Amino acid sequence: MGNAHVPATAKGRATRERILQAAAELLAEKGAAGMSLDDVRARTGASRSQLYHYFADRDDLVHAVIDVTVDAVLGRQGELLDHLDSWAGIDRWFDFMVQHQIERQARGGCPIGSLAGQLAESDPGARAAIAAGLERWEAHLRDGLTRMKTRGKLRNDADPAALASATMASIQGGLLLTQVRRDPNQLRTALNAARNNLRLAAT
Amino acid sequence: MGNAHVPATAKGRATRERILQAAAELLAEKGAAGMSLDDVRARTGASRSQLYHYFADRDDLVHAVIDVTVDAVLGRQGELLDHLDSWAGIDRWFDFMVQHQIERQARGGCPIGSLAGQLAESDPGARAAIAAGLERWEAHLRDGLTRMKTRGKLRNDADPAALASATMASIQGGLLLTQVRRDPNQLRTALNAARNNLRLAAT
DNA sequence: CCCAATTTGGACTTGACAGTCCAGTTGTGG
DNA sequence: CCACAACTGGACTGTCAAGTCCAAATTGGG
Repeated sequence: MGNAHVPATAKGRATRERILQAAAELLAEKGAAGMSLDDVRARTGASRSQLYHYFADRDDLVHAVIDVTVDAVLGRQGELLDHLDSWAGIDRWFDFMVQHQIERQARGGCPIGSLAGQLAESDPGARAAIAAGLERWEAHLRDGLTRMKTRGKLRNDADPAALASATMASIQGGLLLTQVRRDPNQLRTALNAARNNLRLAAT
Repeated sequence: MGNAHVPATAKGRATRERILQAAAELLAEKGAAGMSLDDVRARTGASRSQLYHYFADRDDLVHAVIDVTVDAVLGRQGELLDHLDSWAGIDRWFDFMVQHQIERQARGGCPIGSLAGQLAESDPGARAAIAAGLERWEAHLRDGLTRMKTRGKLRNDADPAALASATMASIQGGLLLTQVRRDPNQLRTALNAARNNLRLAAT
């Protein structure tokens, strides 16, 4: 099993990007186990050699796709993540996620979270990558809450880290219920509860 | 593809049970995609014919296993589920789940919830079975909260259905974070927040 | 006890998929 | 413009898993 190569030419970079992009879509559509390398080949027109030139093996590709997926999620939420230091900013963030689920007709759940159940027990590397991705996400909220505490908007005994974790749990759980029940209100309800809990720490 | 047969003799019933039991273990250990029928055969000593005699195909077996898994979860939580009509009862339930994760070293997550991300998009029948299972679980809490409201322990404007849903979201999200981060405190934190939210509806 | 239904063993077919390999093509720095 | 590295096409192998099929064994009701 040859090692993965970093593309050296513009053409190579483009190929690698195309593969990653298609693999990310397929992973979201068909799940980790459902995505085959032949699927990726079909969607990109790439040959086997290309896949194995840029990625050591299937697992290597999956790990790379996880990172790309995290980037995509954080990118999509964009500026919203920089303003999680006010109640209004947090509400906008919550509303955005609910709206997103409505548009997607409650399909797919969280691109990161739903990989967790699929890979956490079978692929340690993937588990680590997912954990790292969730951490990057949660950090935005934790930092925002910390700033609020500094500005006296949160009580002195508030624990931004715990508040952020509990909120992430509500997000992930709400998305899971939304996905299983095909009902975006599940996320709305979960986020309302998360909001209530955050508010308890308000001054 | 021959249809599934209901066992007619004691021996047949025993075989079907053995298969279901082993398949349930394997599903929890290796995930939905990771479990092969050969794995089930190896663990039970059953032959191919036996599998296909009692189950129409792989999907049929998986659906049956989901039901069995839900029964196992509800069974394990046993009486606790009958006393979700007091703060103390709810706390005991929460504590039990956290303790269970500690004992399992934060591995495996929720046997039901982690199947959601694996099957919700690829197997509609499984999605329905999982939704039904979660509903059975949530119903215990919703019923308990409803009794509390009747007894005046919850405010008149409290919505037991929404409270139960939000709590389930915290449970599932807390378990997901616990699994990914290999840290049972994630569930503890999520459940503390869920408790705070429930308490807001107290009289 | 006997016969029909139930249950079981296991060979076989088919297809999918990961990964290897090498020859051929394309790009690029000197 | 050439030599070498980067890149690509695609045939090939090995493995594993799902599902089919039929004959043999077992069981239980009459």
